[in-house]
Amino acid sequence: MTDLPNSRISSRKQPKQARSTELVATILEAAVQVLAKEGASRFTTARVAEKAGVSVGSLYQYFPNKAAILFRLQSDEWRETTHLWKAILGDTAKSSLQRLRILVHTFFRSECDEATVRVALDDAAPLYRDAPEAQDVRAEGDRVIEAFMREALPNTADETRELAGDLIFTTLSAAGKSFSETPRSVVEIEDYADAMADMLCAYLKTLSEHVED
Amino acid sequence: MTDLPNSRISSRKQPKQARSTELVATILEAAVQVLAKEGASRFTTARVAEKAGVSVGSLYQYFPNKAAILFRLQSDEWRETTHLWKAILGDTAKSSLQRLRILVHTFFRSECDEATVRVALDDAAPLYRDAPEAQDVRAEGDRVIEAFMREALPNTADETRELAGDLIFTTLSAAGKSFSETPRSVVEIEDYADAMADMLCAYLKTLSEHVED
Amino acid sequence: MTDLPNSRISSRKQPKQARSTELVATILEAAVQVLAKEGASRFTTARVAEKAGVSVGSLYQYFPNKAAILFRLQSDEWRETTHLWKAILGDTAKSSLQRLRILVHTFFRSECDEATVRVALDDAAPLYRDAPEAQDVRAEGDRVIEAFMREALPNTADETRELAGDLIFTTLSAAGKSFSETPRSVVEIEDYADAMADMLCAYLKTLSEHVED
Amino acid sequence: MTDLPNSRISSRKQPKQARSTELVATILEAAVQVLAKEGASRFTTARVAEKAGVSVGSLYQYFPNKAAILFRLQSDEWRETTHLWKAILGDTAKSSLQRLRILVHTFFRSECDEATVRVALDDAAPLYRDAPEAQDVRAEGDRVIEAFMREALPNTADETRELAGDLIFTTLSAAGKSFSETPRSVVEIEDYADAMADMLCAYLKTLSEHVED
DNA sequence: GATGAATGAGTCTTCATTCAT
DNA sequence: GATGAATGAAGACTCATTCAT
Repeated sequence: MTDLPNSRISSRKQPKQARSTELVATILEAAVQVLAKEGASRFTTARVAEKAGVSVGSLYQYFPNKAAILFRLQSDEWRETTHLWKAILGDTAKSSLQRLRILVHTFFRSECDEATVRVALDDAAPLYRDAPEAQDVRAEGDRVIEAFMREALPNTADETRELAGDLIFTTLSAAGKSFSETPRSVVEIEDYADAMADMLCAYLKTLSEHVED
Repeated sequence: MTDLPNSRISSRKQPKQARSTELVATILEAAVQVLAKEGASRFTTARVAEKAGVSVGSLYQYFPNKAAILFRLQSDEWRETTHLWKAILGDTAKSSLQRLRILVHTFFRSECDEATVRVALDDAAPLYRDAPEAQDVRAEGDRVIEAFMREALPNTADETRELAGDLIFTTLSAAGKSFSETPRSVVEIEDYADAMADMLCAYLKTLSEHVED
Repeated sequence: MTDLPNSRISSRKQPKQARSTELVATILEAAVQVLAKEGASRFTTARVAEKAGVSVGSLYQYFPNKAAILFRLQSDEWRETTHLWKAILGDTAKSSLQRLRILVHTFFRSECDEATVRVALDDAAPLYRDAPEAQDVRAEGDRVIEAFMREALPNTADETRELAGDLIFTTLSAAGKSFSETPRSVVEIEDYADAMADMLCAYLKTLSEHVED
Repeated sequence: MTDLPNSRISSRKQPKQARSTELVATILEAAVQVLAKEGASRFTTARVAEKAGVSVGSLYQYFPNKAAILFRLQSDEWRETTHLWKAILGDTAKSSLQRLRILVHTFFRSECDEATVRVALDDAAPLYRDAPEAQDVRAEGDRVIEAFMREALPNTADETRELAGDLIFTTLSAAGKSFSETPRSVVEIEDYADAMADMLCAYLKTLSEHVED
């Protein structure tokens, strides 16, 4: 819960060489393990370094500070999520509602996967949350959402559509996070995801109908 | 982010005497101020004691450890929220949907009020989250929700209704928390709350219609 | 040579109780010993605390940071020096030149006393030099000097007198510091002080004569 | 403020090849920049190497350790100063007092030039001060001073003359260093140098008169 | 009951130097 | 000769909690 000194949070050096990339990966894997095993409060650079089989000094050669490791973990996850969302929401072979339903299910499943790490990472959020680099990652996600919404609600006013998109996906994220904080069985996940999909789809339908009036 | 040694987390004693109750209140107020002004990471017993004009020793007379203070803050807030929800959701003079809409608005407004403290308290969640006493507070909330749902969806299967209630209010809580993390203007709050109410109501309507089939 | 984070540098609490004053004294004595024995580069809070027979925590209860200890050492010395200068320069029973000569001797002797600590303290100057509190201590010294100069050169223009005072005493300080960096025998000290006094007195005489013109 | 392990401090090799000399120059220039920009406490081999566009390894090819770089910087400056003093004090076309006055002015001006670097270099003095090679550089300076003093005070006893020379030039150096620690305007510099020259000349005159007795 | 001084393990981060490539 | 990754000891500072007064 200790605040870190202000400074950049992104990687210290571009790992051009294979060795570097490898080491960064090793450190990140170790970080995940420490986070999962020890929790956010015991996530220390020393522990990560040890788990990675590296000296602290080396760790600091690749990350400017502890927050950077966490931020990297988080933004990697964001990127993956964005990628997934893009794939699912962009699948024009299916209807908007179908895609949304699939997304909800996939998202809830993935949130409950490795829930331990995710919760720990979330606990550590105060440490990396304020990184300015965060915006870049979010921007891409916003674009994906906007594209989907534009397709789903072609006749809706921009402003309304934007708000709706924000609402749906923020809700999905927030609820997913909250839901996965408790250990869940597969059935629970499916049921909950179904209900969530019902709700989001019902809302989307409402919007598309309204416009036609 | 330091974990506290395992131990009870609720108040050490029942403050029977006026003096005690007063002191506890003073400490809690100080705690809120420290949380708001310094943030979770700088929330220390020493700072709270100083702000409260009390010695650390006294503080430990009324709270077994730091987590207990935070937990108390949180559960007080939960209690208030529950009370509010109960009042709004139990107002049988209005339709279910009307009540839900009012609740959403009221909730979003209150979440954005004192957002600073709430965010800080949330950041500190790892410290008090695991308190077993937490369940008691939640139980009352669950009852309020169940009562409302039972009234709103009288013909729906128990299981479905329960899941829906969980979904709606968890979503509301999670989205409210997430939404209030960013500073918001009054208009933004109203617009977002409106959209959220639209969504929840649409879902509720879906459920009540489906049952008739 | 590590820079310290910005912050106050003066004592953390007013030692009102005897115990506190005592502890502060103990810490300062320990600090002097560490400085003398280990030098500026090995002057660490841990070492000071150990030498003082106190925990680091206690040390930080009385001094906000390492710099504060050093600053305190330095300003205590400044105060002593000022006191000494005031006594000598204010002794109106003697002529100005006599007083200046005595001062030079006394000052050089005292500078060579505990030269080790002084040099070490000087090496550590970058750590405490920028403390704003430093000015207060210097101000008193300036007043002592001005009073003396006013008496020694009553007919000299203010500006000239001030510059001369600055020159004489800055020179004395700087030369004394420089001289005492090398170990010196008593005879060396006396000879050098004599020469220095000759020089300063010659200059003072020049000034007083010039004015008569 | 970290002490370096005992070892030689002068350059590791005589750079016979052009490439070497060039590299050494590059490193020294980089060192000056780092010193000026970052200060003594942030003067690290890594930073110097980076600024010089050289690898740390290469840096250690030309300098045995960090202290050696600083020492080299300092001794280069000493050499320059000595050269300057020799030129000025050896200018037999002018009277001793004239030469001394010119020297004082020139010296103060140069001290205030690049004061930042000088102060930083001085802060780092503990790191290189004890280098035995320091004496060689000083010896030449002593010879220059002695020659001047012998000419200025031909009839003074050796011992007295030597002491006087030591006094005058040590004073000049020490006062110059002290004076330049504070930023100064051109006028301030000239006024102070004038006063200093007055003082030193007055002293010199005293000595030459005394001898005639 | 109240006080607040004392504790000391625990955290992040830096940096001179080496040495395998 | 050049490189720059790796090392790990060291240092400043914090803070929950206790306990003698």
